[in-house]
Amino acid sequence: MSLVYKAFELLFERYGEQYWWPGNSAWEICTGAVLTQNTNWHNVELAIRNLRKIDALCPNRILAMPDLDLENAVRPSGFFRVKSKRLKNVAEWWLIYADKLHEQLRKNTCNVLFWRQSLLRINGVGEETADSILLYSFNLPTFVIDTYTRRAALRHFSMPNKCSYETLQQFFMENLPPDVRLYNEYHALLVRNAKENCCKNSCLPGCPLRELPGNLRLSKKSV
DNA sequence: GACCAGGCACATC
DNA sequence: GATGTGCATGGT
Repeated sequence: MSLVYKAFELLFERYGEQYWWPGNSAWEICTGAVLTQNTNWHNVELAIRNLRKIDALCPNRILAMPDLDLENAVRPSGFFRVKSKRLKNVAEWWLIYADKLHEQLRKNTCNVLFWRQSLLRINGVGEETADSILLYSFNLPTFVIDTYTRRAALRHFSMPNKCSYETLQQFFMENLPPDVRLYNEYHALLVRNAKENCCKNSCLPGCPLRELPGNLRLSKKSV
């Protein structure tokens, strides 16, 4: 069993299932993926609540809305001018491609890399956002690398400091079976653990990943 | 008042 | 290619 999978087991044992990503529809999850950029989830929830209030949790409504109204709705999530534009860009993409993607999902003929590239062409969608949409909105097997995943990889799997997104993603995917449920849960667990048992520079004594073999150096250093 | 939070695009060197 | 900067709110 890989160290990476062992870490998952430790986290799952401690925290159990995380039920990510919160959202009542694929589009709502996608909305959250854009709004959460460099923002904590609480503020995203405030913005999504605003969108729900005005019945704007669908791409058609987003595109039909005046910019100012959309900006006001997403304001609590910060960067509201940028994010309202990005949301419209993603809504346009959604109206063009989401049906085709869903059809391929039904036929089991989806090429994850093709759709990843397609999302990355949207202005406002980078690698993390694209992967979050693919994994959490469409249940496609791609591993999400965010600040917390990166920190955990450096801290517990001895990945080099200046690792590219691609390198980190490959590392996780090469050391795990290609399982959507696992990718989904693992990312959620890393975030949960980071919030509860880690700080920016080290993990705290309660971090379950301290039990990983080969973590003696880390334990000594940060106790 | 400073710092942080589930990034990204663009300018500059 | 690497680095810096703007975008902005709400909670601690």
